[in-house]
Amino acid sequence: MKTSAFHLATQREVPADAEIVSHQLMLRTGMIRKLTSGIYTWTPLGLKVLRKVEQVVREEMDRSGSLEMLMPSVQPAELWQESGRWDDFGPLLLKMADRAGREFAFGPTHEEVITEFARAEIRSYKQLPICFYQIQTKFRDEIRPRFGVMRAREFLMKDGYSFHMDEACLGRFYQVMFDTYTRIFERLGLEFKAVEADSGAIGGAVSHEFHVLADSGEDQIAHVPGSRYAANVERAEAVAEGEANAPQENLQLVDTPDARTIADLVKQFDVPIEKTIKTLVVEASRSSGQALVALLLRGDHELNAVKAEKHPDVASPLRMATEEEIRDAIGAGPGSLGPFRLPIPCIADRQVALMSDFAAGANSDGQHYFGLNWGRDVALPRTADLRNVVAGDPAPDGSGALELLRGIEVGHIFQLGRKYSEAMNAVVMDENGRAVHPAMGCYGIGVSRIVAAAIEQNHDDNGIIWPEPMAPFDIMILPLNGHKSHRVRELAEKFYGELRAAGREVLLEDRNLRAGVMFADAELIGLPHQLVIGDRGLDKGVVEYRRRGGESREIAIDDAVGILTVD
RNA sequence: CGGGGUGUAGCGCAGCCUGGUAGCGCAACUGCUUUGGGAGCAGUAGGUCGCAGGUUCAAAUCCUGCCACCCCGACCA
Repeated sequence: MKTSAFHLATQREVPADAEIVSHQLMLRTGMIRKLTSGIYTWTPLGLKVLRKVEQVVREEMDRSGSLEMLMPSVQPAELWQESGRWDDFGPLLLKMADRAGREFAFGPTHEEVITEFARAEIRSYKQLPICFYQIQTKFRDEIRPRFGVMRAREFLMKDGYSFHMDEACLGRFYQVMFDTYTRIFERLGLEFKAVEADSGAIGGAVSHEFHVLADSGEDQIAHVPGSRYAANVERAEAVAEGEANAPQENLQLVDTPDARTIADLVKQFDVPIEKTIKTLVVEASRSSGQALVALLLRGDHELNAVKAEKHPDVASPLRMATEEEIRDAIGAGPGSLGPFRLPIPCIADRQVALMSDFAAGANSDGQHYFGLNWGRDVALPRTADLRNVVAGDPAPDGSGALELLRGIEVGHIFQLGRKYSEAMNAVVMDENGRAVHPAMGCYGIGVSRIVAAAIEQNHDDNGIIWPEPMAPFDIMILPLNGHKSHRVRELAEKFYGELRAAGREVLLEDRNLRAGVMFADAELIGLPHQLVIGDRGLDKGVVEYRRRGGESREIAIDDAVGILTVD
């Protein structure tokens, strides 16, 4: 491809509403253009990248024995009413009506459609196991789309669904998918990590997420370097460390008029933060028979909402009590709460149970207790895992100390079980002629998100540094002053022809740009290999080879094509 | 949906407070010069100032309503 004939629409200035670097670079390179909030056009340049990702995904899914198909993006409401998700999915569903007033949704995922398909097509255990997948445009009416295609409303996703007679078979295929995903991200040249995950709203027991590692990632991952343990922080079990010590200090009530937060307390009273307890009041579950419940955490720890709302006595979704509710129930404001003489039930984090001689609010405004101890002063409440793990915590499997990484979720695999096959009554006949509900797995990859994540992981101040398997072209030829110098132009054309004949995808810069503009554009677009041809080099019989983000050296003219066609 | 913010040329912005001629940089187009790291000079073109209503002799500017977009929070590939 020649740049003069390609729609290369690079921009020098950073668009004002692009917050993260991948979004900025995708706009500046002209890979995408926003049509409206969360909805983007992929330009020829962007689409080339998207297709490369898609193709790797397709090849590896095919290799796994999964069968590609294409389901409709518009789905009838009845199907969603049948699974119960017409309402459950709520505002995330983009709903519409046809001329007859019949309701439809633009598919945010395809469990209903595939289950409907399977119940019609799959009748016998002899047809199982089987896995169907598609690469399809989805629409989720996200409350707040952001970061370009990273969290768009319309996006491209690979979704796969497998059907099995029993859990053992599902478990085996799940492992095949795990390995397939690993191959996909390896082939794409991305640094990634597979982690244990919370299965969230989709349901099911076993679940793993695949994250592209990047400092700007929205998810936190806990892992032990060199061990197999890795989990999303949402899920990573926090193990209490150390043992309970006997009381050393006497209980004392202290006036703390200016200490409304743990930070104030630490600063004003010179108490180590590890010796403080914070008390968070949240709405209690209906089944607990209470209105509110207090959660106790060590001062430097953070509440994990996913864990908290799984507790039977905590309302789900989690809701923090208002100041008014707290005052009504306890008689003190949120800055002065603690377990001592607390009039509402409480649950302590596991680590809290091991604390001694600690400080906490006195349930009276402007007062705290110091030197509190379990047993002696307050009965130890029920304990639970309520907090986020922090770096240095022991891993739950005993493999070592946790480190935290940031990641972008690009893949998620689930063992769904029979949730959908039962809800929608998909059955197959087993060997004994009995109708059974098949077990299902579901496997997603955010294809368009991968493009943004790859940029997030691979860029510098000058632009994108494409991993070779995702690059829109392999090689960029940069003829300097080509419109004046015949020999530069001719050599550029010669390389262009020969490299293309050798199967490389080549972009020839033939727009007669100044050197600076040409280099700046080439680096912005970020193709892995650049070949710079100039009169200065030709006098010496050389051209310049540059690896984007790496080396730069002069090579003999006759060696150039050979060097660039070695894999 | 709650909180905050912004809508002026393709992109980035000024002008608004204190009403009166719509402006700057980049990009685009033409010509000449320049040409190994985002050139110079000269010229050209491009605007329902988000939309609707109101106040006024006069509205980008003041008032009211609406819409869109962005940021922070709860959700997700």
